[in-house]
Amino acid sequence: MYRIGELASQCDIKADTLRFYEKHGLLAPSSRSESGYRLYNNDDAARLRFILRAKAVGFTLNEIAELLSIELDKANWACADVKGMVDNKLEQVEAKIAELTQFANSLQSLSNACCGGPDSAEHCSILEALESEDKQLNARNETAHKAHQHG
Amino acid sequence: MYRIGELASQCDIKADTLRFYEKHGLLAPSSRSESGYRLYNNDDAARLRFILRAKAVGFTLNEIAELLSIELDKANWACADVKGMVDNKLEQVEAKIAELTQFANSLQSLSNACCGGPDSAEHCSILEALESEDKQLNARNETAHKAHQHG
DNA sequence: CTTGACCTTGGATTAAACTCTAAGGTTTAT
DNA sequence: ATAAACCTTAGAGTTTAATCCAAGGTCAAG
Repeated sequence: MYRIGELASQCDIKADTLRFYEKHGLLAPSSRSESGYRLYNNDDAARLRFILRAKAVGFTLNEIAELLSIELDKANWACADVKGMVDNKLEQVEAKIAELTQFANSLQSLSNACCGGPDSAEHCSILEALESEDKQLNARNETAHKAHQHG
Repeated sequence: MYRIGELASQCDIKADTLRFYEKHGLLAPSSRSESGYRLYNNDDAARLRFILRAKAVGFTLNEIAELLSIELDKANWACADVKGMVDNKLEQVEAKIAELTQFANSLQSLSNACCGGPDSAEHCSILEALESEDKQLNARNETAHKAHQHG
């Protein structure tokens, strides 16, 4: 039996987080001490580790709640259901990666176009690109030849 | 001179968004009609487009506010300052991409290990991996050979 | 002169996952 | 017996970027 602070430090999270998970139905201690302190047993700890592992692969707490409800009633769910959740999440993550990669490419183009010197930013290529339509912020990723003119 | 709805639809955003930007100091209309309607001129519109372009490359509104304050006072900033912001953002974006790539790899491993069939999830590899330490959720990305055993 | 589309304001709500505060009770060691 | 470390609760705050609401004013057309 662990008190909240013990379990928390064991798992490198805060006691607050554990209370938060409880409030949101993810994990309740299986008992309380006479004075009302939360007491977690090994099953509780295992459930917490399940939660943390699911978080580590990118599931949100809501999704983890769903996974936990499957965990507790495995017989009534199919592999297809579980795999569906994983594949779904994978798609979301890949979409986000694609978006961020776009950002990264545009930022790289901006950076490449700018001299980065101590001169006044009055003719800075980055600001100019943000000012006007035509200067494309596109993903050309010409990492090699940095401009050495002004900005 | 555009009223709020006009400028909004021109730029494919909502009037609410424009009021939000105003409240947060990003863009105020240069005048008001007698009856109090917001009136935006071409400079205002250009500023809005600056904001939207900066957003499109991944800057947050707070960061955009900073960029705008540089815009208005270019002479007192150096290219290095502007480029610094871009490079900084680029680092953040790349860090996020790295994290999400980790997620994607782990999710792919989980998915590969699961048969995805209509059978009961009682022995689902995905759930088992989340249950126990040793089943690694690591990024081995063996996309080719999907398991055909149970889950 | 009324209908409909548009505008005004301030404030509430959303999602996500905590994090912190205040005011107080419990345990443990000295 | 008292201080330090820990625990309890309810509730507010954080971040980001809107989005929605209510109650009401304005404007053009018919």
